[in-house]
Amino acid sequence: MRRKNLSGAACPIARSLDVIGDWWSLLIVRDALKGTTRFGDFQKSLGVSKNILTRRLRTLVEQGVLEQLPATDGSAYQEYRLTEKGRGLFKVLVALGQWGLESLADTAPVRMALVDRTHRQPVRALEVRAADGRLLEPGQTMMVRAS
Amino acid sequence: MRRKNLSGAACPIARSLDVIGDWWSLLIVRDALKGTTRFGDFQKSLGVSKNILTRRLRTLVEQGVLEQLPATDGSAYQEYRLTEKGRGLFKVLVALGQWGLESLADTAPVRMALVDRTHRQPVRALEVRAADGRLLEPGQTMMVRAS
DNA sequence: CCGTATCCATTCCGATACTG
DNA sequence: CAGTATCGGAATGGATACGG
Repeated sequence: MRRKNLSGAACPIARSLDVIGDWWSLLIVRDALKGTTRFGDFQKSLGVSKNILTRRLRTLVEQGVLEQLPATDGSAYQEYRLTEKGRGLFKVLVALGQWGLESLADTAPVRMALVDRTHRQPVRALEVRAADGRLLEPGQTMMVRAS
Repeated sequence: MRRKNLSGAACPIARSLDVIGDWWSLLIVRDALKGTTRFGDFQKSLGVSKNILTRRLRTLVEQGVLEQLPATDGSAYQEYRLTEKGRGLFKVLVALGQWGLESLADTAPVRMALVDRTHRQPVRALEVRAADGRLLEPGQTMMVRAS
């Protein structure tokens, strides 16, 4: 049987994972946020084979995360740009990056961190806050039916 | 050939995805944050088959996201509890949940949202801020070598 | 340079049956 | 209830060759 289709799941986390829970998708979005738009640039950056990249790009376009536009440089090719929906994944990637930086043993020779472009200072750690501004720990939250 | 092992990648996002980029892992962590600790409860909640659940739990334990403890209820079985490292994924899940709620068409009959437990008010949208407090858009950030 | 098509290996998942 | 063992099918990824 196929992997469960959870696009209709009540939990928004499950729905999100149904769209970008695949391994490559978020890395493509990461590069797109960095400004990458061209097929070959994605390929070089990710080191993924071309057919896989084609497939991933197509599904991301179908899901409305990316949009395909004629290249602005006059070439006959396409550009892949994030939609507003796709740019919404920025926070997800920041969260993933901060977790990786703080919680994962660094076997990497080089570590990268996200900084503010103008001052080159690290971005603040994300915070989960209540409507009244209190910092929330996991145990202080719960999922309920919305609307 | 195997999927690339990116545990040594420079980018912390890639390293994170190498650990929890799989589809089930974050759903297990989601339930664990909700307080689920028992094998059978995970299984009922996720609707995943038992052998898969066994495998996922084991790798999450190996990676230090969960820890296995003797059950406190006197039964002969195990409990699975989040480590500090695992609890760090809370923000990732909040980000995913907020994205799903705001950006994904809701075909679900029931929508769930994360609320503050005491006031039952929705949690604030996450914000990416610079060290000086400015709100940052994706284009105002960049990845650089950390230390 | 930008993709697509084909083929193959691997991984992953689900169903089922089984043990303690 | 809490797992393990085995099997088959599906999805995924990589290599390569090919066409626009």
